Amino acid sequence: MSWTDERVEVLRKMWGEGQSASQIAKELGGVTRNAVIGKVHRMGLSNRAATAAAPKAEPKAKPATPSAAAAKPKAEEKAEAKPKPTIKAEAPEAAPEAEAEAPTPTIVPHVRRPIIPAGQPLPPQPSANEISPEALAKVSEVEKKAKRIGLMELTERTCKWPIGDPATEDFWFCGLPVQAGKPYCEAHVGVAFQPMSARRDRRR
DNA sequence: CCCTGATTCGC
DNA sequence: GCGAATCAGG
Repeated sequence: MSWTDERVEVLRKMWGEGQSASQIAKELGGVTRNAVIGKVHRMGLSNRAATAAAPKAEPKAKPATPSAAAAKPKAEEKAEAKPKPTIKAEAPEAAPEAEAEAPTPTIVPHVRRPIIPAGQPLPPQPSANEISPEALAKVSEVEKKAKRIGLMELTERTCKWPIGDPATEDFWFCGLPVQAGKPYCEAHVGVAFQPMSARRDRRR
């Protein structure tokens, strides 16, 4: 695969949106995240509040080309890293998750979401719901051996089921391995979406 | 261990 | 120019 204009454009867009290199690579296909990163650098657009690996004043032990890092005689170059230029009126667009439940065994391709929305609609706590006792029991059990990871530790394959009160220190995420694509581990998937199918046929 | 981006360097 | 290998950090 080569970097055609179209592919570069996708790269630009996604990188601009804050997508990770691996996500972009996945999207493009035929390239690795390394390739993406390499390209990004070559194109000049590189860091901007990425993850957390930014402070690199080049403490490396191989400043082979000190000149590169040398100061530019040219005064006021473009102020590249603007703290916060303007508030972009993106399209906040809170996708109405009206997915009561799809009886179809269709698997969603992959809904990649750029980031975790701040006020992310967290899964409903099982309290008010009528969920199979087994599932609930299993959840409580699981929560005892949950990894209790923090927000930062969440990945695509860690259970994102919140446990405890977000307002207190008594709060964490399950963190157990998720179940194939799902955002939660097996136990939590059970209580997370278990719409009517189960309750419908058992209810009457 | 999972992930992230950054850099180097042979091709 | 490209990107695997490697590095550095969370």
